[in-house]
Amino acid sequence: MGRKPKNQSANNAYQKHSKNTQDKNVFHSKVKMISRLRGMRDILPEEYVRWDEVINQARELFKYYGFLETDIPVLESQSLYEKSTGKQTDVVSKEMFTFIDKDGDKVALRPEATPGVVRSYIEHGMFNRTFQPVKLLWIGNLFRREKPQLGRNRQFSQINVEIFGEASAVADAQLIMLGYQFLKELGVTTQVQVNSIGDSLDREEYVKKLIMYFRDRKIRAKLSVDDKKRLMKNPLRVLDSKDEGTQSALEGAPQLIDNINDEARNHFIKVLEYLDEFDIPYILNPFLVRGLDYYNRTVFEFWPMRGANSGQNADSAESVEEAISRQSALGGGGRYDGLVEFMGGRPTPACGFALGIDRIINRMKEENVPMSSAGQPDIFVAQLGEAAKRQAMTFFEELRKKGYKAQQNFVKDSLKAQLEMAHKIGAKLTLIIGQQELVDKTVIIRDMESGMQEVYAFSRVFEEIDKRLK
RNA sequence: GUGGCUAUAGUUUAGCGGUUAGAACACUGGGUUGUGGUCCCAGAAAUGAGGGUUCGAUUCCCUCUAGCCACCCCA
Repeated sequence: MGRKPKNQSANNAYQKHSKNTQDKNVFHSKVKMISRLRGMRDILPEEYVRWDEVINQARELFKYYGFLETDIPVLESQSLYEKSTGKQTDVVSKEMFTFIDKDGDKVALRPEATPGVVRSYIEHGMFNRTFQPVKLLWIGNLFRREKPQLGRNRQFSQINVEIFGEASAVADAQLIMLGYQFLKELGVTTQVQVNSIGDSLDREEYVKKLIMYFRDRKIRAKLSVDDKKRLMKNPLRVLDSKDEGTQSALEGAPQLIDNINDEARNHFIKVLEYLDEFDIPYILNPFLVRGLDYYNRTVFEFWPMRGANSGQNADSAESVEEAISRQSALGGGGRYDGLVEFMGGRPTPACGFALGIDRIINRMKEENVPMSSAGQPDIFVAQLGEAAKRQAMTFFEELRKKGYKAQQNFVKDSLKAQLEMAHKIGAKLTLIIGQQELVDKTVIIRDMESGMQEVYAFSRVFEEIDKRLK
């Protein structure tokens, strides 16, 4: 009785304090709150439902195709990434979280998974495993110290899929097919872009040709300032520049795909044949090169689909869409035949790709993909009174063991509150056990939609539930 | 890392040199007994932080922080 006014006055007292504090995040407190670091995100329970869905789907699909799940350390030697990903790449040179450990070791938070997986492959002699090729699945988070944006956090999650020890084009094609299929099954339609960047000698030759091409003053003049620099530093990256001038300058440029060796070309043709066979829609993008050092031959990316008619004339609405989707590739990968040997292992052909979980989920939200209701409980167990509560708890456990999806709130004693919760979680039935039911050895079954309820003998309850949930 | 835009309850937001800073959704309590949704009533809850300018700042200016957008790069 006297409780309410007491609370109020207490609240008022707190209120005065909180007026004096500058911290909006703290509820009635003077304590200064520590908030999350820049670019770091919390995943709240409602959203975690989607994460669960994506991750479960990945496990189901890739394991079915023979991929084995592994995990690797968050922290590795800095030199692992410098050597594999490439010291010159932005990922390694600008975006790594690095520090010197107490022993003086230079260590880094993983900005990428492939180097660690390759290291693990070599270190544990996986080329000797019974089942070859070795197909690995990895799901985890990575760290890149970038300026945050939507779909670009400093801690983010990926699904990585790698195949070691298979040189044939089936492997490349199967990966592309799996990535495409995975996204499609999640309700995200994507466009696959593919290209072949040949082998390293091809690229050396090609770069020379490209530089020759840009010797022409008129053509060179069209390049943006950035791209002129890029031409010196990392010429291949000029190819996928977004600058309009650069793109027009590239119109007559020699294409990488025309300058790769016959073996690489045949390999690529086979990849495309398989894709046709699998019925995977893809487009050839001769300018797709990717930014990590270790790729050779096949490279590919998964882009969210923008509008159905992509090849048609672009009006302004479309170009806005394009700009948005350009910013967020959902995944990408390719072949990296030289990496294992380069990292100190046996010569091992390999290929793989990564999918950005955060970006996939953003896309699912944008496309309004409905949340799965797989975990939704259909029974709520309500109780009234101490003795009935105990009975209800036992009963609830029995439901779990029998495989029903039930929910409860034994902490709330009012039936009103319990029914409210039953309604909110979308239960189809509420089972009510009170003092009277306890004595009679019965249970009330309430149909939440109609509001009708009937009493059943305890012995017949499960039978009745089965009937109603069917 | 460079450039731009933004910042009001948990969320979406209204407002503006002087207001009790308004609402919606969500939340809590109530509309007498052991019964949810709809409805009605009530309650709690906000100007990101720090400095200026001003009699007075949530409003104007600066700095910081964070988010978003573009670039860079990438998932």
